[in-house]
Amino acid sequence: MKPITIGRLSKAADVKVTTIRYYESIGLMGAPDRSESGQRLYGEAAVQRLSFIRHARDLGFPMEAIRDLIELQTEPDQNCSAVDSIARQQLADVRKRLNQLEALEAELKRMIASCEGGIVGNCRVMATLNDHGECLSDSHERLQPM
Amino acid sequence: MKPITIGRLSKAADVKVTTIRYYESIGLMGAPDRSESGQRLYGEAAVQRLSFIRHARDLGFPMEAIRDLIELQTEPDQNCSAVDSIARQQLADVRKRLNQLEALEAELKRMIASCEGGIVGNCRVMATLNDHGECLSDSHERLQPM
DNA sequence: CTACAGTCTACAGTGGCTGTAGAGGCAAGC
DNA sequence: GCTTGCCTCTACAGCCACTGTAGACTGTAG
Repeated sequence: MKPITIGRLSKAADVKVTTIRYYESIGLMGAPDRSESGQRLYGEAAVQRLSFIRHARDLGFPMEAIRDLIELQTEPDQNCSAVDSIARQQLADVRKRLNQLEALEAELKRMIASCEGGIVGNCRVMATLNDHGECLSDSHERLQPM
Repeated sequence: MKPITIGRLSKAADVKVTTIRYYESIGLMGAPDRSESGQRLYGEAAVQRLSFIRHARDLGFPMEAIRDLIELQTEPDQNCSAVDSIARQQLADVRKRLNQLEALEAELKRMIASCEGGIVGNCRVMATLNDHGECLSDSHERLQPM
């Protein structure tokens, strides 16, 4: 049961050292014990927690959701419907973004297909960008960052 | 041919006033003439340019690409293959993100489907987040912001 | 004249980290 | 013991593409 340094934790969970310290600073990871010289020393639980965070991030969960999930983890006797609902929300978000991206893809394809070479002044791609009507602003939301 | 204030330009191109000033600050929009009292006064060309930028942003083009496209617009006699290639690059990026999101969607669906209710301590969703193997880190890239 | 909307500048804040500087810590080889 | 070379520490700036805020000035409709 020997303690783990931040570098080892970083490798174990595949999260950068700086990111671990960042997570600590925003309270996502608790402050660990320190060695005499002030170095962070973690236990197995930290590896678990950090891996959990990383997996959730990989699945695109927003920080807030992850915070909630961690909160829920500390009360394992509760009904898991809250967990389910967070996951469903995330799925809904992903689907929404998928739809936006699909619309984008179609539009880009159309645009590119319409180009027949030639000079910039006559380029259909340029024309589309210039004259593009409201066909995308129907769904009036900008693509969200992930 | 009367000049347009920033507010009207904002409405005309559906871009926020602050964003217009931001675009000016990063050189995406040229500095316009000013009234005696210092207010920005735009012409029709600015509406065109700003709409162009907005449409390109809507299609997810990165700022750098938009900069290049604007550059190309100033030389309408050139071959438009450069334009085409920027658009194709963008399409490729969109497709890549689509693939990532689809993988995410599948994973989330699987995770949610495996949950049969009950308590957090036994929740399959939580378990998946905890034990999740390398099935997503195969594609070893974090989802990109847009 | 009085509201009130529009505009101005300058700067801080957002999220989720990443990068940098400069200093100190630790284990392995000589 | 001593050096080498990586690891860790703190604190702070920077990234992108904006958004928000504060406080002052301008323009216009009633």
